[in-house]
Amino acid sequence: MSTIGKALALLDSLCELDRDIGLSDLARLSALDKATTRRFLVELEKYGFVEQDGETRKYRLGAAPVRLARIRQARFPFASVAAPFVKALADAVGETVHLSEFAGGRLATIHVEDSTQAHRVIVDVGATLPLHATASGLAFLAFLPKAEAGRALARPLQRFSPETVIDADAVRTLLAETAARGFSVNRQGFETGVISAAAPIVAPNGRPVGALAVAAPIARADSAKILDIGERTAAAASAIAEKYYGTKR
Amino acid sequence: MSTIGKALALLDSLCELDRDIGLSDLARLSALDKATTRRFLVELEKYGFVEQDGETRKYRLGAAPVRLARIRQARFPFASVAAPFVKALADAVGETVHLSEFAGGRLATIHVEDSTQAHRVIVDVGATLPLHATASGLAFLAFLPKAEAGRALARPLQRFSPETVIDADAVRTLLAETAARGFSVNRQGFETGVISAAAPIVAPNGRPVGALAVAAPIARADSAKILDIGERTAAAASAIAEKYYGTKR
DNA sequence: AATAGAGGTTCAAATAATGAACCGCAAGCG
DNA sequence: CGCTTGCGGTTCATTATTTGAACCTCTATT
Repeated sequence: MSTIGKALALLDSLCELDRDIGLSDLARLSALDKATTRRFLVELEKYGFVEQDGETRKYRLGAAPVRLARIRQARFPFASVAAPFVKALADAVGETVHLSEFAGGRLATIHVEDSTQAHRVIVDVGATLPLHATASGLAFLAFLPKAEAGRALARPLQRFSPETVIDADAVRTLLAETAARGFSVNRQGFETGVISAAAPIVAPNGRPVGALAVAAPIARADSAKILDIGERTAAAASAIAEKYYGTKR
Repeated sequence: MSTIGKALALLDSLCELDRDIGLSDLARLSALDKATTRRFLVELEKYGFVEQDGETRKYRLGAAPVRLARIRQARFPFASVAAPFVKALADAVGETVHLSEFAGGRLATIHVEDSTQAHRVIVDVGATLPLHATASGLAFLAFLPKAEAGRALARPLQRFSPETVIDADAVRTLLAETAARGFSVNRQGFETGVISAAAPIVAPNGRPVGALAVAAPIARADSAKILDIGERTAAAASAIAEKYYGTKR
């Protein structure tokens, strides 16, 4: 593995924490030598990707990504173009809606509109969505070329709840249904008690770039309800693609 | 220079462009071998920091920083905490106001509130502000320990306009004035026709972490006006620090 | 006073980065 | 058309960087 890959993997480890971390702990966590970890951190800090607390000497994610993100979003305002649609969908269905984008081999949440109801599903911005175990992931995979989707199902699939579908062929069946229907449904496969429906955001070249999903407490969404939500989600997803890519396509 | 540093520098080069760029061009621009450039790009792409256009084969900044930025901002909501103060200041003075943060050895704009007037100064989000030639940079330097400020003035200072102060000692005089007054003023030093006033955002440990600045067309801001703006900017900057760091300090 | 573990550093050994030369392809041109 | 130019991308012997066990120093705990 290249040095760059190792350094970026280290940065990823750092992101998964929601608190600062010491050198030794981080070295253990990322399975790198302490000296190597330190060299990487120093280098990453020079560029602002990592920040060291002056007092505790612990490390955390730096501010540089904020700058890069602004530059990226000035050119590709995916989240800001989508935001009003996400909000409208959240208002319409009364449940938590989240938008994810595929980048760096992972589908990650980039925008969340919380349900206004007291009993609601909480989704963290920045969280990674497993492709086989979330409605967003299924929606994304279902619209990817078969070969590429297969690659995501090649490794053993991780279980997240008792209901997680971890058999690759069973997932393929779900993908076929999703492709036919235009949206995916995931019943408690990621978190017990949560049901989701999601639809992909598809670029003009036919590739999905992300997904729009609604997550509801299972008590509030029977089969008919979730199908209705799915339809609305699919409509909102294509509205986002239309707006973002211009009316063409 | 380490491989990581080279790769991140390459990423920086990529950021400075506002359009996609081909492999050969980018290699020339970043003074790396073509093969090396490609290896770096492939590695960066794996992690989503770089994106290659499937049709043109050109490269651009990827979406991964957006995810990292969200994670960072969930923990340190500097921009979102500051936003209302920036807006209030913009409304009060009727000019463009921008907020910058220091990270990775550069002061970069992270939020802008445009003036509502037709004739206004445009500031790009994500842009890097030279420390010696902008009001923001002077405000930042003035509140940094002398030794560190000195380091920023050690190299030859770049000229951006006929009025740019490029003599280190002259800059030091400006810094002393700024420290005494609590805000900096920059008269056309960065862009001809633009006058700015800025104040640092200072952390509880005494270190400046960024700056708040107002930029106005010089025709609209005489000496008295700019001093008034400076006072308001300094007040807003300390209000931001107070809010962001809690009432302590 | 002794111990454990933290952050950080060193230098010979091991490994990964490097870049000149190469390929195949497409566009521009006489 | 055939030739040239420059593109994106690849190869592999050479070279320079990365690596990590052992080390140091400092602080907190016992």
